[in-house]
Amino acid sequence: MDIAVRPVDTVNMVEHPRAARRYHHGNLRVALIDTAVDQARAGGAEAVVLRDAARRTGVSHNAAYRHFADRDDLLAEVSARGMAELERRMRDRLDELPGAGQGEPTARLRAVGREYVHFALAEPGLFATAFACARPEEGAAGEGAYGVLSGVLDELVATGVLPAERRPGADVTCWAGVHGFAVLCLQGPLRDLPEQQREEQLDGLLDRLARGL
Amino acid sequence: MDIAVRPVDTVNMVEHPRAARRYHHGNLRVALIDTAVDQARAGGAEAVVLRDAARRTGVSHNAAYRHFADRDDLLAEVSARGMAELERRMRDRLDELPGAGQGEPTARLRAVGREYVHFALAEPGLFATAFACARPEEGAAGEGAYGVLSGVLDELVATGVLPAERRPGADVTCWAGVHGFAVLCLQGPLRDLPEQQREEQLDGLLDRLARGL
DNA sequence: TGTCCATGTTGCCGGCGTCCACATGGGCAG
DNA sequence: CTGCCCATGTGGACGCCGGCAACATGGACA
Repeated sequence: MDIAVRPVDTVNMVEHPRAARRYHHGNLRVALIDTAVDQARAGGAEAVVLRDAARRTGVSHNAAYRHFADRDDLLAEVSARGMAELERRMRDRLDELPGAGQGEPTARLRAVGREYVHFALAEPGLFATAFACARPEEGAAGEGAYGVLSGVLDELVATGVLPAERRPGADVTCWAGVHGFAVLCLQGPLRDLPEQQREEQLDGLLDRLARGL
Repeated sequence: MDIAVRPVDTVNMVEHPRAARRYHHGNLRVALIDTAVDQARAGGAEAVVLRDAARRTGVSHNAAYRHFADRDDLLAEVSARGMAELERRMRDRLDELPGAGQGEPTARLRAVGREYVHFALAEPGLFATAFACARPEEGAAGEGAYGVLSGVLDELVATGVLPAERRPGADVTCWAGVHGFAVLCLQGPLRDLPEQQREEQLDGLLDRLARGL
């Protein structure tokens, strides 16, 4: 129930005392997003179905329209959840490593890249939905999963591993590499690759990306 | 009408003399795929709608079921068309360049990569549909767009530009890089990048990919 | 205590994918 | 040339979906 991924919606959440059924749900918006996230996990964006989500949440269809303009609006929330979860896993992975600037600096870059792909493979539906949303979300610098990657590249510059003049564009290349690899594994020609070979290919990709920086 | 992209379906195409309406269409399968490709071009996979395709083709709904098991089956044909078109454009682009092994060898690699991205940006709906299909199509070596890329990398080995021991995995890295870049431009954080900056980023990506090989 | 409006409900519409029974007529056997 | 057959196309029906509109409920606040 208490999912780790959860943006601002939790604010103003009214925890009602009576757990029994009541006319006013009290927290329907968040509950619907939770259900929709489950749908997306199970079958990607196209599995997010308003009527079914309402049914599962124990509420009538149309109740959702008090909280979301339309299906795309709900989908956008699911997308945000997916993005947030991706970012969280990348940050968590980095936190497990020795602090920034010590140990092998490129190890942190490899770690975020690997975690990115692993998340996509572990949660294919949520990953796809995170990017399937057409809403132009705010891609502020330093924010989101993109920001995590950028931060690690900045560390590489700070520690002298990456020449500063090579920094511009490096984020796009790394991001494109791991994202493309993930997509190819999910729905492209690398779909049926056994796990071991996939890891080997991923290692090769990370090698080449690092070498090309 | 006579679209360049067209797989084996054209075989056994019966060109009837009377252009007027007739009970039996004579070439419905291909006509439906043509219409579905238009739909995909305009709005991606989710815009491929059986009833609407039949309507546009001047035939009743349900007629399609004589030629396709279900919607996914039609979608798979559209996907094949998209893949074939992508491959065709990449091959055409290579043919415009000096022959294999002469001139700058890496120029051919850059050319296919650039053409890959340009196709995705020029035909976003078709590109997305090409990869959105869940059907495990035969990814035989040397076939399809993947094969074009592989061929160019083989040329690099043959001309001594790329050490043979570095060849394994190089195709996956390059493919992932350009595919990821295309996807990020279509629906990711690079969506609203103006064309000039996009080309600069693409140049940077190709630089780094080549350097990392 | 009484009212109001945010929230949830029922009912409806058109559209879609898909199944079914039926209609048509081109091609082949005789 | 004639008549039958089955591949192909038609019309209708069902259940599901997204999305309106009108109505019901009851918590919050005066």
